[in-house]
Amino acid sequence: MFPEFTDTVAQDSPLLQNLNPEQLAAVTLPATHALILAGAGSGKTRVLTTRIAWLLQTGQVSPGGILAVTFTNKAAKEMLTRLSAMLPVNVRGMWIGTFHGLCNRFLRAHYKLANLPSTFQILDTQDMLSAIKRLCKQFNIDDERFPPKQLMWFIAACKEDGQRAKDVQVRDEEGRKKVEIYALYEEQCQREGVVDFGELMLRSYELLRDNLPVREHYQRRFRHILIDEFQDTNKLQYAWIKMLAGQGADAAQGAQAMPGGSVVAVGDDDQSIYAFRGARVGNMTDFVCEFNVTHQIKLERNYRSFGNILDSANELISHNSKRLGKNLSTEAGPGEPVRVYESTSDFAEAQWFVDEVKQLVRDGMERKEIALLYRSNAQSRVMETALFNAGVPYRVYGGLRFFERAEIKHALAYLRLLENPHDDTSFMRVVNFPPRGIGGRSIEQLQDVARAAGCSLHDGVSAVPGKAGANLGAFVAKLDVMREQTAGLTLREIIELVLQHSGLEEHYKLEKEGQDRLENLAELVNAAESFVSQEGFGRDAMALPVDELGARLTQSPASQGLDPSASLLDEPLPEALAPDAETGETLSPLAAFLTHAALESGDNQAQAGQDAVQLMTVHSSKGLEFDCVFITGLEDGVFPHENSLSDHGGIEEERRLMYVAITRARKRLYLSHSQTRMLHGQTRYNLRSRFFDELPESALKWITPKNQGFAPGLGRGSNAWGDATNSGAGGGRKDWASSVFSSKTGSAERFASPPVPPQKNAPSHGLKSGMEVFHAKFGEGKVMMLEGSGDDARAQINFTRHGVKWLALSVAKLTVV
DNA sequence: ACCGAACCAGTTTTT
DNA sequence: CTGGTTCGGT
Repeated sequence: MFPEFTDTVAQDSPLLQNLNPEQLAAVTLPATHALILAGAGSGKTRVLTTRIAWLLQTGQVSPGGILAVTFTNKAAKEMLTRLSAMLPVNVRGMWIGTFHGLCNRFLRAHYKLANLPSTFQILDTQDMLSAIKRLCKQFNIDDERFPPKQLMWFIAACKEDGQRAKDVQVRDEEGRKKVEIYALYEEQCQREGVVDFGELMLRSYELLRDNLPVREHYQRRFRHILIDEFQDTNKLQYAWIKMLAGQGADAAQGAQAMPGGSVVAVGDDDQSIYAFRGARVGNMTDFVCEFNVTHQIKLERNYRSFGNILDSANELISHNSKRLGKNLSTEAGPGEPVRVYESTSDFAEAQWFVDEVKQLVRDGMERKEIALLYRSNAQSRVMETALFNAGVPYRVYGGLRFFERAEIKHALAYLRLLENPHDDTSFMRVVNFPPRGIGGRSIEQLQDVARAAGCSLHDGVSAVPGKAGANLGAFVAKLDVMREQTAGLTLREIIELVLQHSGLEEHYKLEKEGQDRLENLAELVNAAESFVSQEGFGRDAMALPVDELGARLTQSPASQGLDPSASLLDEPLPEALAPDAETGETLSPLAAFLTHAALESGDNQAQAGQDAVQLMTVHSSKGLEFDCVFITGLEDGVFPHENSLSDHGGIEEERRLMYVAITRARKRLYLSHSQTRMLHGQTRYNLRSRFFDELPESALKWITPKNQGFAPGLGRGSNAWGDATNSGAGGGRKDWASSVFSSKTGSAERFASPPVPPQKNAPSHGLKSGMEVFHAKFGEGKVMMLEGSGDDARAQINFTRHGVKWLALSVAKLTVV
C-alpha cells in the first residue's frame, strides 16, 4: 500500500524515537482494545498521532481503516497537522474529527437512510433555543412553568442519554408535559429539515443500530478506533463507539457480530471536568469491563511542569476518592515554590496581579506565556479593568465566537434559506431583518396558515391574504430570486450577492454602530474564501473513497429483511460518500460552508497574534500550558464554587478542576485569594479555599503570611458574618453564607477547630465600644462589645437596620464614622 | 416599529 | 452591579 515504507522495520522507525517506554508501548500496542491513562502533560496527543502514523507506516491498516475522534475542532486539527508532518501521506479517507463532525459526515453520506433531506441544516444552541421558543408560543406553553432554556437542557440531556421522547421515563405531570414538548420539537425539526447537536449524534447512533448492512460496513471498515479525552464522553457517545466497534447490540445478544476494530481510549479521569454537561467518567471503567480490556497503560511522566507544581497537583488530587490512580512525576527538579498570595479585596488582588505581571515582563517573560485563570467568567472584569488601566495588553477567551455574532447569523440565515427554504428558524430570523414592514401580526398570520396546512413558513406565504401576504410574498420572492441568481456562482460571489440583495450591507451602513458589523460581514467573505482554498484539505478529510461499500451494495440483497425503501440497493451513492462517483455530484461549496459554520463556531477574538496576557476560565484552559499561571479567586464559594458544594460529587469535580488549573503551569505558579469580593453588587466575605489545606506545605511559599488577616482564631471555619447567619440576616434573599454553612459539606468540625494563639504582630483594629461604624452590607451601627485580639478580634455591633451581630474584624470591612 | 423602563437572573461549555 | 430580555407606551 505504501511501497516506500514496506521495508521499514517497525521498531527502527524514526517515528518511535524519543518515546519513553510507556509511550512506546502505547504507540505500538497490538490491535486490541486498550485504555491509556494519560496524565496532564504526558505527551498524550503525541502518542495518539504517532500510533496512527505507526499503524499506517507498518502497513497494518490503510487510511480508510482509521477512525480518530476528538471533542474539539482544535484537537482534531492538531492531530491532522501533526500527522501530516509525520507521514508523507495524505489524510484522504481517514476519519479524523470531532464526534459531531464525523456524525455529520456520516449523516450526509446516508441522509436518506437517516430520513433527512440532503440539505439538512445544523442548529446551534441559539438556533435550538429560538426553535423551542417558537414552538412554545405556537402551542401556548406556559413559559413560566416551562422556561424554554430548561426545555432545551432537558431535550439535550435526553439525547445525550440516547433517549427519544418515547423512551423517557415519566414520573409526574410536569415530566409528561416536558416529554410531550420534546416530541413536538422533534416533529418540528423533522419537518423543517434541521438537526441540533445532540441529534447529529443520536441519529447516527440509531442508524448504525437499526441498519445492519450499514453497521457491518463500518464495523468492518474501521480497524482502529482511537478516542481522545475519553473521560469526557457521554453515554450516547460511548454507545456510538460500542456500536462501531461491534461491541454493541450484536455482541450483547451473542449474535454473530462482525468483529469490530480495536478501540484505544485515551483519557485522564483526574481531568474530568464536564460531568455537568453529561460526561461520564464511568465510561472508562465500563470500557475496561465491557471490552475486556487487557492492555492498560499509564503515562505518568510529565514533561511540562517542575516538581513543586506537580507535587501540589498530586497531593491535591489524592484527596479524591474515586480515582483510577495515577501520580505525575518529572525529572526536571523541584523548580520554584508555588507562591500564595492573600489580598484584602478583589481590587487589591487585581492590582497585585498587574504589578506581578509587569515585574515578570520586565524580567523577560513573554506576556502570552502568562495566564490568568479563574473559576467563573464574572471574575475577569476586575482583572480586565486593572490590566486596562495599567496599559497591559491582554486577551480574554470565551464570549461570542465569530459565527455566533448576530450579523453573521443573519447572513448565514439567508444562505441557509437558499439551501433549504423550509428552515423556519432561519426564516424567522430574517423575515423582517432588515426591517421590511413585516410585524408580529403578519408573522402570526403566517404561522397560523402554515400550521393549518402543515407546511413550512416559506410555503405558507402564498396563503396569507392582504397586505401582510404581499409583504411576505415579496420577501419570499426575493429569496427565490437570490437563489436563481446565485446558481453557478462561486461561494464568494454567492455571499457577496446575498449581503447586498438581502439589504444587510445597506442596513449596517446606515446604522451608527454598524461599522464593526460591516467589518465582520467582510470577514465572513474572507472566511468563505479561505474555506474554499483550504477545501482541498477539508475535502480530503471529508470525503470517503468509493470503497468496499460500493461493492457490497451491489451484492447486498434486499432479502435482509429491510424495508425496500431503505434498502441500500435503491440508495444512490450519496455524494459525500462518493465524491468522485459517476454522478459527479459533490456537496455544494455553500452547503459545505454552512456546515463548517455550524460545527466550528470560529475563534472569538481578533487580537490573537499580539503578545498579550491570557485570561480565561479554568475550563477553557484545559489542554493549554503556560510558563506562568495565576489561579485567582481561590475562596470557598468561588473556587470551589458554592453550587458544587451541595451536589453529590461536586466537590470532587471542583478538585479536578483545580488539578487541571495547577497542571497548566510549566515554571511558575501563583495562587491567590481575597478576603472580600464584589459579586452581584454586594461585597462577600469569603474563606480561603479549602484546597489550600490539600496542598503540600513544602511546595508552597506564602507571600503574605499564612493565616494573617484570615480570622485565624476561629480556624478556617470562622464565619465571616459573625453570627449573622443565626440572626437571620439577608431577609428573603438567598443568603450565600447560610447556604454554605448549613449544607452538609460546611462541616461542623471546621467550626469547632481550636483557636490558635494570637499573632504577634497583629494589627490593631482601633475600635472601642460605643464607636459608630459603617459596614458595606449592614450599614451603620454602634460597637457594643469587643472580644479577642489581633486577627482573632471580634466585635459585637448593633446595626441600625440589621440588629446585633458579631463580626470578625480581620475580615469584615468596617469604617469608623 | 422603535425606544426606554422595568425586570430578572447570575458556574463551568463544545459541538 | 450588570447585561440581556421583555413589556408597554408612543
